[in-house]
Amino acid sequence: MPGGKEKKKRITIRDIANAVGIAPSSVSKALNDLPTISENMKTLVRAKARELNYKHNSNAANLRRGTSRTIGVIVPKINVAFFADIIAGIEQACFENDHRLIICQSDESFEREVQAVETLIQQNVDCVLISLSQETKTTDHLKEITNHNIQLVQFDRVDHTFGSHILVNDNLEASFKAVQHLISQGYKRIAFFGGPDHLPLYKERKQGYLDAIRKAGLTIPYNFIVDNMLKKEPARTAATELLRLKVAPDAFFTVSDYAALGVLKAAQDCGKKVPEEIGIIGFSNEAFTEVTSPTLSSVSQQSKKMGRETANVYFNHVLNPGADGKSSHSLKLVIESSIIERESSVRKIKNGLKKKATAVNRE
Amino acid sequence: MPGGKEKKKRITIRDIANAVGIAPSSVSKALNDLPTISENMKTLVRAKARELNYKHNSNAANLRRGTSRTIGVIVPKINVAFFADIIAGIEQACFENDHRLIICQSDESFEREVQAVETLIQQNVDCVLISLSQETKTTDHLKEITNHNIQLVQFDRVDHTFGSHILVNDNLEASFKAVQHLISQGYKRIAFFGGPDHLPLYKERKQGYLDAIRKAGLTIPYNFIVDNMLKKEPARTAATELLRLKVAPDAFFTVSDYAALGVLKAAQDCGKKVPEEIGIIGFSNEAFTEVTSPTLSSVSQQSKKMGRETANVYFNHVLNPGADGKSSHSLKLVIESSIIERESSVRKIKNGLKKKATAVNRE
DNA sequence: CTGAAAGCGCTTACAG
DNA sequence: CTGAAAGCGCTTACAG
Repeated sequence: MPGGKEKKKRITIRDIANAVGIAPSSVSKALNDLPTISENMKTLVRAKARELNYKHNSNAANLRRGTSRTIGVIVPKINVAFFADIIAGIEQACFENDHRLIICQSDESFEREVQAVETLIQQNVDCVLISLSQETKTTDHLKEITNHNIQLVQFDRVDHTFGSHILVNDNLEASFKAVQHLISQGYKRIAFFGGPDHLPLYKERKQGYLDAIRKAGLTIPYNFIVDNMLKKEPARTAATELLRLKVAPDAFFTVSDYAALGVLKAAQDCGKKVPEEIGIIGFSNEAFTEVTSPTLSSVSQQSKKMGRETANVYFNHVLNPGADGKSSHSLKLVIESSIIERESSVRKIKNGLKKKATAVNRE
Repeated sequence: MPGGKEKKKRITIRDIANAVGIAPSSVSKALNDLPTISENMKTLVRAKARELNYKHNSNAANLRRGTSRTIGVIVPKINVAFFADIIAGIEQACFENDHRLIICQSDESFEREVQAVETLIQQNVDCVLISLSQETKTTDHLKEITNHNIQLVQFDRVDHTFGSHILVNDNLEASFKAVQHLISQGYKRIAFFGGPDHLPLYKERKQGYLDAIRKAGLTIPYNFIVDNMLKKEPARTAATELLRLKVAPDAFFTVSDYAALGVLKAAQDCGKKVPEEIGIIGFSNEAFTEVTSPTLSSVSQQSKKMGRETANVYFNHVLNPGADGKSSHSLKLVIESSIIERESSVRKIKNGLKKKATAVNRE
C-alpha cells in the first residue's frame, strides 16, 4: 500500500447523514436521543455512527449550546492529600453527572489563582469550584466569575463576605468532639497544641477546644495552650517540657497529626505510657496515624465526601433547583468531621471493656 | 433600578470591532498579536477588550483551529500520592506551556478507562497521557486515540507492545541500587519481600534484587525470598518467622514501604536493633517513612518529575520536534529513582564515620 | 416524524 | 496594514 500521512478527516454528522440518506439535523437529534425521531431511525443512525467511528465534537456543541458541561476546580495544591481526596470526590460527582472536570492549581499564589480563573472563564466552564490560596485577600476575580454568569462554589478556604455557595468543615464542632472524647476517657488535664492563630481555621479549632473544656468545667493552666505547633519536632520539644512539670497534662489535643506524633515521641521519651498515662488525639487523619505504635487517634475531615458534596451543590441545587426543596441562594453547608478513635486515646475502661477503634473507610 | 435577571450577553470580537470601528477579523489578529497588525491598533484593541471585559471563547477558537491546546490525563486513582504527584507535575508543565489539563480517573476499571478515552476524544484534546488500570489487558482503546490523530504518551503502567511514547521507572535498576546500598553497609544475608509476581513492575524489582545478589556473590536461602508481601501485617508475620531462624536475615529489601514498616515492627518484636543488627529499605518513599523511629530508608520514584517529563514528551518532542534532536518516533524514557538513605539502613561505619541521610525534596 | 436554515464566536486564506 | 467571506461541527427554533 502507498505509505504517506494522509490526514484522516474527522467524521461528522454530515458524513453519517449522507451515509444513511437523511438530513444532518436529524442525525443530531437521533444521536441526542430526542423524542421527535423514530426509534427505527435512531438505531440506524447509531449503527452507522459506530461503523464510521464517529466522535461527537464537544467544542462545536458547546459553542452552539452556550454551555460546556464542564466544571473547573481551583485548589492550592493538587498533591496534598486533603485536596487530592477532594478532587477525587469532585471527579466522581462529575462522572456520575456526565460532566468534564478541568483542574487548576494556584500553588498558593494569588497571581496564579487569578490566571486560573481567567482560564476557566475562557474555557466556558459552567461552574467554578474554588478553595482560596493563602495569599488571596481580595475577591475581584471571584466577581469576574459570577459576572460571566458562571456558577461559583467555594469550599474549605472560603471568603465568607463574598456571596456564593460555601462548603466548610465543622472545625469548631470537630475540635469540641475530639476533646469530649478525651474527657469521656477520663482525661482531665488536657493540653492544646494549635496553629497560627490568625487563620480562622485554627482559631475555630482552638475555640472548639475551649468550649469543651469550659462545658466540662475543667481547669487548665494557661501554659497548656500553645500556638504554632503544627510540626513534629517543635511539638515534641514543647510536649517534653510540659510532661516534666510537677503537674503535667494527662492528654493532648493537637490540630495537626504531625504534632500528635511529636507528642507521642515526647511521651515515649519521658517513659509515659500511651494511652494509659497520656492520651493523644490529632487532626487530619493522615495516613501515618494508622501505622504508628500505638496508632494515633485523629479527626477525619472526610475530604472525599467534601469534594462530592461541593460538586453536588452545583448538580443538585443549581442545575436542578427545587429538586431538594432548598433555595439555591447562597447555600452554606457544613461537612461533619468524624472522630477516629485509635489506640492513643482509648483507655481500657475499668470494668474491662475496651472500646474498639472505629473502622475507617479511606477508600 | 428595575430588578430583573437580564442575561448579560457575552462580549465578542464583533463588539470590540464595533466599538473601535474596525473589522472583527482585525480584532482577532490584534488579540492574537499577529505581526500583520499595527502596534497602534493592537494597543487600541487591547484597551477596548479590557474595558468591555472581553473573554476569549476557547470553544469557538478550538472548533475553528481544530486544535484545543488541551491535554487529557487518565490515571487509575487521583488521590494516591504517586498519581497525585504525577498530576501535579503534569499540571506544572501544562501551565508553563499554556495548555489546559483535563483529568480522568479509571478507578482501576477497564470500562471506565475506555469511557475516559471516549470523553477525551470528544473533548478534542491534542494529547492523551495514560497510566493503565489494573484490569486493562487490551489496547483497542489506545488505538482509538491514535486513530483520531491524537498524540499518546503512556507512563508507569504501560503496554510495551503498543507503539507509543513511553515513560517508566527504572524498577530493576532502582532495586539493584537499593540492595547494593545494603551490601555497602555490610549486610550479607538480605531477604526480599516482593509483590504479586505476575505484574511486570514487581517482576522487575525482584530481578534487580537478584542481580545485585548475584553480582555480590552472596548466598541467599530460597526461603528468604517471599512474594505477595505488600502490606504491613503479613510482612510483620513473615519477617518474625525469618528472624527466628537459626541463620536469620540481617537485612530486608521490601518492594513496599508498608512491608518495610511491618519488618521494622517484627525486628522490634524480636528485640533486634535497627539498623545495627537488621537493615531495612522499602520502596515508594511514602510520607510515613520520615516519621517512624528509626526513620525508614526507601526508594523515591520522583513522581512529580515523572509527571513533568511525561507532559514534556508531548511539548518538547511532539509539538516542537527536532528542537532536541531526538526523533519523535516512539520514545522510551526511563525516570531514574533515587535511594533515600535514612536511619533504618545506615550503619555507623567502624571508623566512626556515619553517612548522613540524604536530604529529600518532597516539594 | 423529518428537513432547511440560521448561527454560536472565532480564525484564516485571500484580496486589496 | 486592514477587511470581506467562508467555514469549523454542531443544535435549535421553525416549517412541513
